[in-house]
Amino acid sequence: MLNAAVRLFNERGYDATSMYDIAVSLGITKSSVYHHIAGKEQLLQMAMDRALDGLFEAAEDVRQQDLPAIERLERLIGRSVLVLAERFEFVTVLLRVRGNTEVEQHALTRRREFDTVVTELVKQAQTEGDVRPDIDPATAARLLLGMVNSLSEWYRPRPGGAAAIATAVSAIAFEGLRL
Amino acid sequence: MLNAAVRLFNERGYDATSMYDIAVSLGITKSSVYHHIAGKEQLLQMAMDRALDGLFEAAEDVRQQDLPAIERLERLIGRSVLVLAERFEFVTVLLRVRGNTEVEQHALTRRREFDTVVTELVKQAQTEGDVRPDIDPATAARLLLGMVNSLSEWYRPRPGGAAAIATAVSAIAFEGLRL
DNA sequence: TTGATTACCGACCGATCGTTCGGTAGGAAA
DNA sequence: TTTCCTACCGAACGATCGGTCGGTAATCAA
Repeated sequence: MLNAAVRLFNERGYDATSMYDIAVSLGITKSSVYHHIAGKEQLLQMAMDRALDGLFEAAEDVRQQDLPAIERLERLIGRSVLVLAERFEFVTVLLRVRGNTEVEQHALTRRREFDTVVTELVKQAQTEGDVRPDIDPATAARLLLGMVNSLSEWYRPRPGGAAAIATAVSAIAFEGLRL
Repeated sequence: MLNAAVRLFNERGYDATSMYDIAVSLGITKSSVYHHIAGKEQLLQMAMDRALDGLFEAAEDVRQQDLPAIERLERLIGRSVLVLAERFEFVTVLLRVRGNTEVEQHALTRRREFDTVVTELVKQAQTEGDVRPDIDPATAARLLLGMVNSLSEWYRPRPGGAAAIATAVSAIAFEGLRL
């Protein structure tokens, strides 16, 4: 049911998806939907949590590794690509919320926390002399995540596709496009 | 008036912005708004056109330059950053549409055309031996544009800020983050 | 056989939406 | 003065929305 709702959210947008649409896609009526969930916003909440939990899991795994900051950064970026691929529909929902309600604002706060983790890794890698010092760490982090998050707009799940894209992201972000 | 509407679209989302909201922000009534425009969707249309026209102008300018493909690619990416900064609110509106109506779908089609222009530049630069051959051109183009487009989610207009970010994008995308 | 639980439904509610319409005030043109 | 145009308004329209409520059919343990 969450899957059906999230699919519709991504097709038409959260606001443009009615409870009726969700009910029809499940072959039941609108009132039956309310037997299973408390309301529309709960579906949004569950979807966003699923995405955020995946990202913070990756951040925690990487944090525990005893490696230079740039290696941890590269791994976290790679893991983020994989999370985005595995939980594709959920992350897409997350990346679209505007903070209109409290639930959405809480999700935005958690997203910002994740951004901070990446920013700190860039900063540390800079201190360790592995990252070019002429770039603002916060800007670099946002551009990196921008690259990763853009997947939600064009990635279509294919077997093995995620790994290939993770490689491409790593190559461009850390070695550059130019030969 | 277009500016007021677009600002609200970006604050709350297009669907969540009512004609009443727009009217209040202009100090007039809802019915007065309809004296100036045909409907809500026209505002969306105008905003998206403003963004797309800027991008295609940049593409056309770059196309006419007699330079290696990689140089043209780098300039187009840089110009795109500047367009996004100059027409920030309009591009942000554009990047959020989901294709729910015909107007939105037409905008998505134009966006895809722009993607193709970038993809062709990457491909050509690869042929000319200036871009690493191990990356799919379409994927590279999407990642590049993903980086650029992510500005709509965190960039806040500041004097000279756009140029600094264009430099950062260029540095990361073409030379890589690693020293 | 009873009683409780689960899954579901149709009808309805209040609110909000985009849009329309008839009308008015004021300034410019004739 | 009359006529026209522009900008604006209040009231209302039909449609759609998220959500509620009373009730039903089926299942299963006691």
